[in-house]
Amino acid sequence: MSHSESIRRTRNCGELRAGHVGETVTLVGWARKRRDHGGLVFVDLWDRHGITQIVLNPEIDASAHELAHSVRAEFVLGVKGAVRARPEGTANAKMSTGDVEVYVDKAWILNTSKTPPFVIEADETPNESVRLKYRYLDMRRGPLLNNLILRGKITTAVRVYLETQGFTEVETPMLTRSTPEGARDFLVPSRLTPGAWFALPQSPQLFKQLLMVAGLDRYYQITKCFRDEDLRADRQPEFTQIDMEMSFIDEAMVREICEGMIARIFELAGKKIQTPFPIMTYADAMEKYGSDKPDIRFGLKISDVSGPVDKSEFKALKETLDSGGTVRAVAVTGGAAFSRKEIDDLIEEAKTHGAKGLAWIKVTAEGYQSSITKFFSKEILDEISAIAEAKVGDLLIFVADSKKVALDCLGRLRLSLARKLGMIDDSKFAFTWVAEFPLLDYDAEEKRYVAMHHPFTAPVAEDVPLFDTDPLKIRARAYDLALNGVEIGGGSIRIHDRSVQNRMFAALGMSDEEARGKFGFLLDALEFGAPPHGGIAFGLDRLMTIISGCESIRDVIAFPKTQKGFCPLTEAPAEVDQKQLRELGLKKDLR
RNA sequence: GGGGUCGUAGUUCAGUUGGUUAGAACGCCGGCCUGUCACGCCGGAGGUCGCGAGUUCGAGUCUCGUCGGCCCCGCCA
Repeated sequence: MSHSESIRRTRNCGELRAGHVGETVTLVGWARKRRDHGGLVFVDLWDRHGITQIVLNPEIDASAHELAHSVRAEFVLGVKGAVRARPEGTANAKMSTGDVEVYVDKAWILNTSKTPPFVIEADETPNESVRLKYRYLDMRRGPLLNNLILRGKITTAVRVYLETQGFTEVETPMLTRSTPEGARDFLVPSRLTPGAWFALPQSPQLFKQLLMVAGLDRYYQITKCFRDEDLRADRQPEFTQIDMEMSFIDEAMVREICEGMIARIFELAGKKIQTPFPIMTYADAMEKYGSDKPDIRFGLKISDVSGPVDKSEFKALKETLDSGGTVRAVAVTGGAAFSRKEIDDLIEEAKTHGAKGLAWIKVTAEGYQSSITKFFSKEILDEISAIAEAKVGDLLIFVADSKKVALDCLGRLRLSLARKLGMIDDSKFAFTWVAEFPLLDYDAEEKRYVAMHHPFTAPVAEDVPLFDTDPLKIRARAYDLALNGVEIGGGSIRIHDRSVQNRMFAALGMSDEEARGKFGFLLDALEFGAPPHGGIAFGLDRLMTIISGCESIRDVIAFPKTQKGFCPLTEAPAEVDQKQLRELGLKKDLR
């Protein structure tokens, strides 16, 4: 039969079971493994649903058997035949279709294939640049395709959930204005306005607020965002957000809606999670975990031991305290067993995180052991142990520095120690809301305040007077959702009051004129009856990475880029014709 | 911009102190094979050791530079 004839499959390659025995089926798929016995030929036929063994027997159909000899890896086949139970003792328990096989009486080669650059069904994972160049073959290996299929199911479920919650999906422009704050923009030159540029959106932030002013009430969008910054294992230059904005809501309502959505997402992935999620303040997160996205799957919490240390004779640490610093400690579970080298490595690691050094004391059944115990009385050591909740067998580690450095350093050490000590349960999904972020941060380089979230984030009402006295103390009505130490979402209640907005711009050192020049359209809108509103955005790629148990965000994105922002498949970015540049009024000037 | 690590056959990797003709497994090609499913057996092809300099009688191996993959810092919500 000619292969131009259309073949209609009656079953897929993953569904045949013992109950189908006797049925005549037509299957299509890719030839995986061929086991050619000269006479009998077995072929594993693959499609995204599974693998079914087909048997080509010369006694059944000579021409199909003949054709089987020319089949090679990844040929596209169509076969028709009877489902049969495998002979006694030849069933394959490792395959879901392993009880049956299809005895082929007609076979078609729908397409041939070159030998793939890597073996599709192999356990070995090829180098990532090879995988990216032949992304479609990498997908055909299976796991990646499954991640994408799950991702598709999840976005569909998110849409269904949000629609039932009264949300409407609205698309916002991809070609928009460059925003002054935040990440570096990707720019797109305008042909019709030579010399002017669009920017790709870092997020739909301003548009979704305008939709609230419009009275849409509840908006969402599953959309691409673009940030021209360096890549990481969890960062791509273009990524997808589940973006939401709601009118007439507060933090608790946002959390409730989001928790329902996240629970639905995890349910789809076959994982049960507990809601509501715990909430901690930013201040607590920083104090106890040294991070605004704490991993709470394990302990190793940070303690403030400045008090007892101040009563000791340890000059080096005391000097830090006298100059306004702090001493923070972590009791490393089982760390008393660390070798000298392991401790030295830990000290080196602390230094790479900005600490000047790392003091340590082993807590053993025989007492405290360290070269620095002589500076401390037993009472003080007991007091430190009590504060840090150290038990026998632990290693107490100390960082004396500014609060910022000490907490950051110990926060990073607790992560690497937990990994090293096997304290992280990979099957756990530990969510936590982090609330009450500071409204402002101080940019030492530019010598001015900058918005920690963005300039439209509302301050906590009772903190508003602090604009005049201590702006850094103002708490924002901002919240993040952290999962296993990864920030998967963040948002805030927005300012809808023009006078508060003015104080915010003033604090940022932005004149009315400047603000008007940059965000005039939003400020205008806020004056036409903007409802109280707020929102949040979730990083879909990061969420998918964790749900799928992947190491890298690239494993849940169909066509990702390398760390240099290059796509080995399309070889983008690439040069363009002179003509294209001329039309845009651009001239190349590389130095 | 900086630090780390890797780059050897189509793929995954090994390659000793710098020393003869650079190996293995899988894959590929040819042959044989009727119950395999990591099929088996016989035979074969396949290498710019990322690239460029340097040191050396001699470099896959040492040095420097450079390009690329990955991880991290800076950057980035």
